[in-house]
Amino acid sequence: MEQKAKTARQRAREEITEEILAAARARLTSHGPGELSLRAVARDVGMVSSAVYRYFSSRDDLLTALLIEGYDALGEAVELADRSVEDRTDIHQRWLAACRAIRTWSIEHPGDYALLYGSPVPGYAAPQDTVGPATRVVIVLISIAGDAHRAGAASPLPPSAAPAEAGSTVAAAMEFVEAHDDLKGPLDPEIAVRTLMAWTTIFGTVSFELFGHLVGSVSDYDAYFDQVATRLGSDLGII
Amino acid sequence: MEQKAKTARQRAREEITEEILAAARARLTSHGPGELSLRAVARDVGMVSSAVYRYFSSRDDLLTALLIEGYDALGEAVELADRSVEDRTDIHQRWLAACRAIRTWSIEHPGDYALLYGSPVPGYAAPQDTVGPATRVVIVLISIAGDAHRAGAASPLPPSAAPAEAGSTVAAAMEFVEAHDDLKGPLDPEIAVRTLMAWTTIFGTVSFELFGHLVGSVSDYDAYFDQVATRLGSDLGII
DNA sequence: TGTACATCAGTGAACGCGCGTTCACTGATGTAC
DNA sequence: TGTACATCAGTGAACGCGCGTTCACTGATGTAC
Repeated sequence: MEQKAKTARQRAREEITEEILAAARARLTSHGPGELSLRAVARDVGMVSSAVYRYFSSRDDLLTALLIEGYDALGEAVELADRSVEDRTDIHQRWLAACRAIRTWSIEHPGDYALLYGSPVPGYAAPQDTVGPATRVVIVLISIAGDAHRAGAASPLPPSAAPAEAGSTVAAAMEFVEAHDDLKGPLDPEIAVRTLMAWTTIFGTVSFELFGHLVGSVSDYDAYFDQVATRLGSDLGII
Repeated sequence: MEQKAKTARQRAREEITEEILAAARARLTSHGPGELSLRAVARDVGMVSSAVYRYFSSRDDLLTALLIEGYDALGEAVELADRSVEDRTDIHQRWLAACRAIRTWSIEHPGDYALLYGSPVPGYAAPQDTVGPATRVVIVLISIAGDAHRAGAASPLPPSAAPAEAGSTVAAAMEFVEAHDDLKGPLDPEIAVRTLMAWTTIFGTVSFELFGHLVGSVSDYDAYFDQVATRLGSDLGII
């Protein structure tokens, strides 16, 4: 049941939906998620606030769309950065490119970043639709680590004082990997823990940088981030 | 110029200031920083909103007081956890105790945590008074690492593929350590980078747990956190 | 190709709400003599 | 110890603001015959 030609109305609807989302994202970048209101977005787009309800049934609907767009944009940037490394066996470059892409996108979109990875918006619970896009970034990291280890990289060893077996705590992650077609699982439990840790550290570093917690500690953010990324790859045993 | 006896007014003022802060913190815990308003706090405390202005000259003043109280409470919890390990040479226990204290306090005070480490409150910039209390946690981590290395722990080596010399990127942190009397510096640059990384990872892990990013990846949060903390200590070369 | 009706986008006014802050006031507490 | 005045805490009304959402409406676009 495909439609042959779009009517003017349909085309206009799509364009204006995009315009609203673009205005919302611009506002996100310039003012942050706390000041993102449906009325402000309507004003920016040049329509009356009630007109937005023709396109999004509520403010939460608009938020959900932004969340999905944001996760997708970040995910795509990171996937692209990984894919741009021509020599697929050059794990070092792939890892560094992916890590840097996370930080670069985040710094360029601080408002989106705060929406995605900052404190949850009060009174709003992200629906299920957002989890797919949200996993794109970590999937890139997992697949780089997986490629490295399939190519013969040594698995990291748990520290001698390790408290429990790693497998059970990250069971959910390992099941996810096995269920995911693109990732040719299974995942070694220690690699799973280390990849989650690396993922967490990267976003922790970006959050600390953007939210001002590194002021007075770090003198050169670019170089510091590269050092962090390199050490994470090294701890993972892949570079 | 010490006052001999407090007048009833003075005593009342101190008590009511405490009551207001307590109400604000309770609201922070039950509703989060986004819904913390001066009027709501006044309501909780049983006074009219304008009366709060006798105690705090603006909403931002109240926020600042909460920020300082929060950093101090967290810092004290972590210091206490470290100090409670009787055998000061048992670096493993001290490290684990400090890391766990960060997570425990944060989980018990999710609203305070979001205020301290979540996205910045729109339109509010934390004043200089907050930076002292804010450093208490990382000072504990640095001093544990320092004690370990002074006792002979091997310094971590930078990965062979390390991009730049660590020293210059974390120069600010190293100056801070040298200027701080309790920390018997100087700090090895590689240890400085690794300690900052560990600090970042701990808070990154707590943020991801509290903000829901580990759903679907981690099955046992307590055990996972301990695994992370152990690996961080191991990467630092101290356990 | 032309007409009659249905669908849809956008308007403008209104709703009730909570917010931070100001201000003139009342009544209690503190201080100087 | 008692009185007169100054200081301070808390009240209640008001300000202007922006918010999300609803609703009856106008006028343009689309569809069926």
